[in-house]
Amino acid sequence: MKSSKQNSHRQAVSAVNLNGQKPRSRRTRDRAGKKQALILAALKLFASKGYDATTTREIAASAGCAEGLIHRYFNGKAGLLPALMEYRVSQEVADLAHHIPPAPTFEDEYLQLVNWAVKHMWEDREFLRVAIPRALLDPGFGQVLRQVGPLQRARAIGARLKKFRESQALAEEEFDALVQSVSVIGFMFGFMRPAVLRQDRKASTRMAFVIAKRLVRNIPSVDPVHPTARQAALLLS
Amino acid sequence: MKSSKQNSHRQAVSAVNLNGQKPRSRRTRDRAGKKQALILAALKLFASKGYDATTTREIAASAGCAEGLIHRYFNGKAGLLPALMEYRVSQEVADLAHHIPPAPTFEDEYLQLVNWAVKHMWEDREFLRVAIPRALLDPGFGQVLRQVGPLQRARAIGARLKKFRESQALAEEEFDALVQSVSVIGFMFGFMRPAVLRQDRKASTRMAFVIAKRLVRNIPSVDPVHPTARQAALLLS
Amino acid sequence: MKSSKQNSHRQAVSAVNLNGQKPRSRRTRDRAGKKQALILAALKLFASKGYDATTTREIAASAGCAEGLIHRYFNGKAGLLPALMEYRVSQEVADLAHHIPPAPTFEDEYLQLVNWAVKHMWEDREFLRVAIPRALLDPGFGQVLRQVGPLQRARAIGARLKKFRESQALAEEEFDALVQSVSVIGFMFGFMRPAVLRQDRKASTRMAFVIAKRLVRNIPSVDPVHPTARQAALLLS
Amino acid sequence: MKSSKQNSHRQAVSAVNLNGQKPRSRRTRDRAGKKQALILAALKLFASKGYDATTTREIAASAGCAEGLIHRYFNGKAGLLPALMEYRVSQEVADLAHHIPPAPTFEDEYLQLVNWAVKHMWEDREFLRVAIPRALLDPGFGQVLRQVGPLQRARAIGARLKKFRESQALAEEEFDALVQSVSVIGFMFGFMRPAVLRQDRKASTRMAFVIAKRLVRNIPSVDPVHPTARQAALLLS
DNA sequence: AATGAATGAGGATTCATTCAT
DNA sequence: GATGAATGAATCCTCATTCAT
Repeated sequence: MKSSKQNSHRQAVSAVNLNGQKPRSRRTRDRAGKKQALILAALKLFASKGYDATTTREIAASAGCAEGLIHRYFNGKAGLLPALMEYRVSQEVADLAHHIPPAPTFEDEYLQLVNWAVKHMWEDREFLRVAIPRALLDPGFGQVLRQVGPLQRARAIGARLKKFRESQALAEEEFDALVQSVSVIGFMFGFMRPAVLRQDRKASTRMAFVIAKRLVRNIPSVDPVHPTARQAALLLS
Repeated sequence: MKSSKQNSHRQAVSAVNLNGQKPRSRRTRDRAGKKQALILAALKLFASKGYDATTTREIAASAGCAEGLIHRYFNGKAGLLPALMEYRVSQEVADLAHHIPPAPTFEDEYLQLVNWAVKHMWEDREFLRVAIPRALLDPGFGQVLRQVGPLQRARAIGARLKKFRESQALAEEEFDALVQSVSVIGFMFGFMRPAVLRQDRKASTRMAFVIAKRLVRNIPSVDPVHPTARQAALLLS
Repeated sequence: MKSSKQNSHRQAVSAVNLNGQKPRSRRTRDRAGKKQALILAALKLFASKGYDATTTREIAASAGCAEGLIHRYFNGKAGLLPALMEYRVSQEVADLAHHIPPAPTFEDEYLQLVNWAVKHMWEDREFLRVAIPRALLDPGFGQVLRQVGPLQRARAIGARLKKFRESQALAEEEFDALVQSVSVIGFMFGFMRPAVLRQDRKASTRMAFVIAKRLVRNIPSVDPVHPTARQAALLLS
Repeated sequence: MKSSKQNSHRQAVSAVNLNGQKPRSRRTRDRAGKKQALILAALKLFASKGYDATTTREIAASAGCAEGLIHRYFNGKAGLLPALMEYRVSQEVADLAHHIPPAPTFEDEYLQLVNWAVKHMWEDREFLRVAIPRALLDPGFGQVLRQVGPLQRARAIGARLKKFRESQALAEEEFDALVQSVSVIGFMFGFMRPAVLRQDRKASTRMAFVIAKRLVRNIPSVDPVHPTARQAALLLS
């Protein structure tokens, strides 16, 4: 009768792990908790070793649950990536609004936004380490990433800066460029240079500030169309 | 491309060599040619599918030679990455010096350098697609990348801008920041936004220019003759 | 640089297998030989343990070659089944024609064909053990099996029996039925009863003969000389 | 060949129980009902996809109850097979006796038994689809199958035919062979050909009849030991 | 030297079984 | 008792690497 290949299966596992660290009441029913544990474990491992070099076994071990759950919950290893995105997005919500009180002047507001962006990108480096290689491989992922990253952030930043009267003195194009520059500076000096090119973080942060300073210098507060902006427009055409 | 026909083909070729035609250079040309073919094939495939998803078989097929050569010449798949780097560096040499004639003013020089950087990063996107994920995984690779990328470029750009007297009016820190900004803008608007986030390239290029323009505006000149700089300096004080 | 997950790979295997049985000059280039070894190993294992319970590792081990070859040569485990079919068909060729000399009378010919069929099915039991479960699962396979099995055999048997004048005395339907009965008896008493239901083979063979005898008894002959046929015909009317 | 794990999914079973039947025996009815539902679901699924390709989850879903019950009631997936057998046997009981009224002559009785066997095998095809592959793998199963199938049937058929005086004119061996031939013909033309080899069922049934007709032709009713049978015995020895 | 057939370690995934609820 | 979430052993397959030709 026997198919001979029948699973013989586990026979009582010692309740205590070898390092005695995780008591883990083997077999608990905590779907949400395990999902999150898997996501966090995946994020950490993908970020440090790369997606391909990370095995599902490692993820499960690191999350303290069974390998099979990755497949049950996320439809396999690949499903962890979208889940990672969603998780990140859900965390991001209103980060900016809550943490940064408005500044009195346009320049101050801009500078503190840049500062926040640089810090934020650094703090988000694990996610970026995972997301960027994915975006490089998958055009669709790139577009989604843009939606939830730069675009969403640009909206928030734009809203913060719009309130100042200087913003009316800027051509729309210039205003947009300034808004974008916040993310650009944040990404380059908060992530690329310190996290990818392994440059000194303090120096990067400082350089970000110097550049930001130059960018918001001399914004006229009255003249709605600045002659220099004009000139630039002409040159470009 | 196909391998099956190779044997007969090879024999035919060697037959031609019999009539006294530099049999020595033949060897080297073949070897060097195949190495290059492998590197180019690897670059293209790594860039489009990613390093891990590319098989050595594909690379060999695309290069039109045997899989074993990857191991003989580069010590395995992993060895293609440093080879790729070296190859790219050898191509990069003096690109800037040769292609960009000096501009008359600081501002023009800066703007044309930014313009060149944006274009250059876009043209180099295949290499970047391969290099960045590697740099994310391997700290050593990140540092090497920085040496041959931003650092080398910064030296060249710094040399170009140093000649103008405006550079003396800038604090060293500010001068450095401006130099770095060329690469930063080039990378973000020439590569990240169009190639990774799939944003419109023309719009990106334009925004790069707007930002660059703002950055070099109102550089205080040591020369009092320069009216605009003057004016700016006054306004600032 | 290392992807850490790189294959570390074999490091010298002892030239002598544990049981010292197969010296096997590790790594030989014998495509045809290995293909056949794999097919034979698969046939044996599928027949004894069933398709699903047989692992590709077992097959490779039994064939004395690498697991990967199953995938290279047959596109995976599933591909072994069609290969098995083809192999069997190529062996079957003209078995009947070569091995069975024609008999003098219709009855003798029929009986010796039945005898051959019973023996043949028994000898072919390994293949049938594999093929029948497949035909039960896959309608397409069932039809192909019919082509290469009963249909082909029926043609050969029909040709053998047609030569006798008794065949003209039989309605076409009856002739066909007799032809089919050869395979039917062969299958049931050569395979099903001894190999599946584990009944005594000698008894099965004997019963096959008794039944066959009854089936060809009293075939009306067009030739009035045949006394027994005559008598039978009279009795029947 | 693919297992094609399609989502079959439950569609609310046991809606029938709603028509107010003995609410007291609820417990027992539920248990017995679920056992039967599981057996029927397993039979259907095993028959259509094969034992191995059917998952316990599918069975439970199709039966409308929990996966765990398969283990509680049947000791796992493998336990469903014997349960299937028992269930089938309990259904089979006296099928023959009840449904087939006795015929007036030996020939008629034989022919109607053959006819019944052909029909019966076809109706029982789901069970046979499951049982035969099992018998091929497991010798013990083959023997049990023979007990509950051919052997039991042979007894009933033998009893039916024994009553006619022709049966005394036949050698025991011949009588046995005729009895067996009923099952043989039934199996081949009621199951193998239409259900496995996918041949036309009507044509198969007709051919069964033609063969059966030939087999019962000219049974002498007086002579206790037929000379031809004698001859056969000699030939075989 | 070059080739590509052969190798086999390693990984994602499936699914019978267990057991907390 | 019943349920189905959780478990992890076992398997097919891929593909970098080796090495006979």
